[in-house]
Amino acid sequence: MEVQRLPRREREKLAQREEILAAALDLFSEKGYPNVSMQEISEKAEFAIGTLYKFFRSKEELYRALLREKATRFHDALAETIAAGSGEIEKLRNFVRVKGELFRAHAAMIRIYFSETQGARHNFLAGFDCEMREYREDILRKLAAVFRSGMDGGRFRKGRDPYHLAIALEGLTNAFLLLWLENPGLHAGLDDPDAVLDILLDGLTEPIEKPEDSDETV
Amino acid sequence: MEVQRLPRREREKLAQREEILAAALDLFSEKGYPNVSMQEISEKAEFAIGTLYKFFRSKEELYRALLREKATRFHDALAETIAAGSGEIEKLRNFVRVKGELFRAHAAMIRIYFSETQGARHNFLAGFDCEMREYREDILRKLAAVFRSGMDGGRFRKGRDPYHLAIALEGLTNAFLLLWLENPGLHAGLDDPDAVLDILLDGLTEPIEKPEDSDETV
Amino acid sequence: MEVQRLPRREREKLAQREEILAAALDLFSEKGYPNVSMQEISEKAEFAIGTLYKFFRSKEELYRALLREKATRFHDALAETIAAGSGEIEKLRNFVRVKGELFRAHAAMIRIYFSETQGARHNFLAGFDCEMREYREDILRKLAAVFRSGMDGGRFRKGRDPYHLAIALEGLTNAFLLLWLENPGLHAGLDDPDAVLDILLDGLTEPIEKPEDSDETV
Amino acid sequence: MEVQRLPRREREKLAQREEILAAALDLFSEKGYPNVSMQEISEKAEFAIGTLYKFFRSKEELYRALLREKATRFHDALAETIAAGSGEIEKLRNFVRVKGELFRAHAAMIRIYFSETQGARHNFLAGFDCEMREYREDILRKLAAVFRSGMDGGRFRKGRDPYHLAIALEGLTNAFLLLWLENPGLHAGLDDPDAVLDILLDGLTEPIEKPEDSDETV
DNA sequence: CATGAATGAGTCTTCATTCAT
DNA sequence: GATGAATGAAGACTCATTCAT
Repeated sequence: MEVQRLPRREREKLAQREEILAAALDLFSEKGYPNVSMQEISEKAEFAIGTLYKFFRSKEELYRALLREKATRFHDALAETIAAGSGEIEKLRNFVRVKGELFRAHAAMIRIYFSETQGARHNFLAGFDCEMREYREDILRKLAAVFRSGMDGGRFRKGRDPYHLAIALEGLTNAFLLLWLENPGLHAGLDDPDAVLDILLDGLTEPIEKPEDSDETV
Repeated sequence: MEVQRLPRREREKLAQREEILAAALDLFSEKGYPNVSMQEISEKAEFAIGTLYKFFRSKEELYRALLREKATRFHDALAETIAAGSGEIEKLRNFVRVKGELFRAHAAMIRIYFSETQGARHNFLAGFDCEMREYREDILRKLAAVFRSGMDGGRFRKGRDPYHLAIALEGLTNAFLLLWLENPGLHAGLDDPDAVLDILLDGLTEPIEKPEDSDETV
Repeated sequence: MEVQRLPRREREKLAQREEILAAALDLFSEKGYPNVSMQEISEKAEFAIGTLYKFFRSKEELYRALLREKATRFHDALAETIAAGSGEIEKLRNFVRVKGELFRAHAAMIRIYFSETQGARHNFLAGFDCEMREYREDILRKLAAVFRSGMDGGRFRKGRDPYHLAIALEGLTNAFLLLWLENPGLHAGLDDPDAVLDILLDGLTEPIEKPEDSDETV
Repeated sequence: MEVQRLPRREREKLAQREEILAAALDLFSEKGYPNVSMQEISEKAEFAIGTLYKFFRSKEELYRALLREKATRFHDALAETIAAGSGEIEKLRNFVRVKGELFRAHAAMIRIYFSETQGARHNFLAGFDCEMREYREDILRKLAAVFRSGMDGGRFRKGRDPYHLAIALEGLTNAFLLLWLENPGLHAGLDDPDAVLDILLDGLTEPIEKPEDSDETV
């Protein structure tokens, strides 16, 4: 009995923490960090303000925790995806598909993520910011390795810097997914992962296989 | 005399307005909108707070004005660039080059622009946001037209949706330029406009002309 | 068994109460009443917060209890000391010595005592304050009685109000002891109880006996 | 005209500052620093909260300013008094009288002063505290010098450490004045400055001159 | 009975905005 | 017309106290 009791407490704690984070995510995503008050979060999460401070030392820490946890999860999912696929093309296709799924499933979070990483350095993420940038660069390195491996194996045309190709893929997918984020529902065609990737692969692979692909695009 | 006096007044007014906007741009870009007080802006611009309110009804409107004017200027510059070039390739090359120059020359503004347009819808840009989105889509449409024209003329391989290619180019350039924004100085290779564009053109144009290009890229 | 059990319980209760008070004393003395939280006290005393409230209805009452008990103890010790000595001089010498010992042994408490009784009436001691003042006046009256008896017996010179002399002795001893409280260790000469008292006795007793006394002073 | 205008502004500023300090003094003295809110001060002073912060960066700084200014004024007044008198006895009599007048005229301030200097070190006066202690020691040194001079000139009996006598006088006067502070009106006899001093002088000066003095006492 | 998680009133402080000069 | 002093609403955070377990 005593053995179970502690875990239950722990489990409840964790559940509460998650509820607070969920409420905060919604609000931050919708209104932006500075426009959300602890009051609001406490009301949405249905906890007293003091309770919020039991879990997070400050509003900022709450925000950081939100970002950090999600970022870690995203990064791990993407890294695993890249590692799992067999063959460069499959790795890349899986990457684009999973990244799209993550965007869709966590639109609120992605919105925050972008407002923190794109452009505005301020956002007070000094230092912690580094962590997220590190994640990003890790993914870029992993993608670059895939491109390089494809080139070394003769499956991708040579001539482009693999790291640049990784950046290109990153930008490409972001562009399409942000568009979808703005108008979910519309641009149905955009979220065909293969079509997005093929724009890049067109220049990397033999033109012979193109005709077949072109049927599925658009 | 009276005829001339008013125009001078007007000119002075406009100059003051510009000074205020310039001071605000620096501060917003460096510290982020919520972390900048009207007090600060007034001090940097060397005007009394009350004077700021003569020009802008609120802090928010000042911010909006800042964004609007720059966005308009950027959009016009890009639209003209696309229109001016002769031939699709040249149009695209010019576009990428000018966009890069704009980023470099207006890094402060671009930082704000991205934090407002990427992801976080909040940033209280309701409605006004539309204007910027309109600009963006206008550019996308113009780029799409270029791609379409290239396909129609047989200069670009068919098979991809021209609008998708426009989005791809947008994302590609943003990715490289944001990287440069984060580490100005580094990634010297990145800011070779042609190299960036070629990643996309690789898949669109005949492989025959590639070998020549590939020499210049990294 | 039941007969013994309750007393033991009682004894335990009392011991707990003392532990709480001891922890509170340390903290209040070190950081001041408003800067100590019930949380801290509960941690230092190793009891749950709720338990603290079993013994004391509020933080304030805990504080009052602390003061009251110590004040009672101090008052009783001093009153007994005055009563015990034989002869006015001995009574006064003993009083000064014991007061000094109490200061040294309960520096923490004395600090609180002074911050409550000197000057700042606020300290929310309305009404309760009276009790401490009563103690103080009781000592003053007892000291005054000693001075009066000395005068009546011709052992002290007449001409001063005995109650005023009591106040003077109170002030004198406080001044020296506070000084010691601020720099324990320093002012070693100060804590010679007889020297302190003699400053007052100089004017009360025959100059004939002075020469002998003056040898021991300083 | 312009010459006068700025001074008026300055004068108004200073007057406001004084009003704020006066309101704060009353409240702090009555309720104690932690029990007074900026809200209260702003209401009592009839200024908006924000205005208070124009003058003082924080509640603490407001408090410090209050203490510092008064303490400086008190110290200077006492130091001058000691310096001004001719002859040791006159210097001491003047000192006791002026100290009494200061107590009476600034009872509120004195209450705060004592709660900050007596016993409780906490009161967050770290470092600044030093300033007040320095003032106190300066007065003690000056008084000690008077006693020493009296001894050297043969006007005071030798045998006591002059510095100890200074401490004794300090304690003596504080004791009487604190008593008066508690019961203003009562103890009318107490505030006869000469009577207080004579308790000490009794032991220092020739008994011959006592009989005359003793008439005025009590 | 002891516990300590939960509560939320109340605190200090900031800053957009106004308006008398 | 320009100024900047004054305003006070609103926000982050603390902590004494309660009460379900």
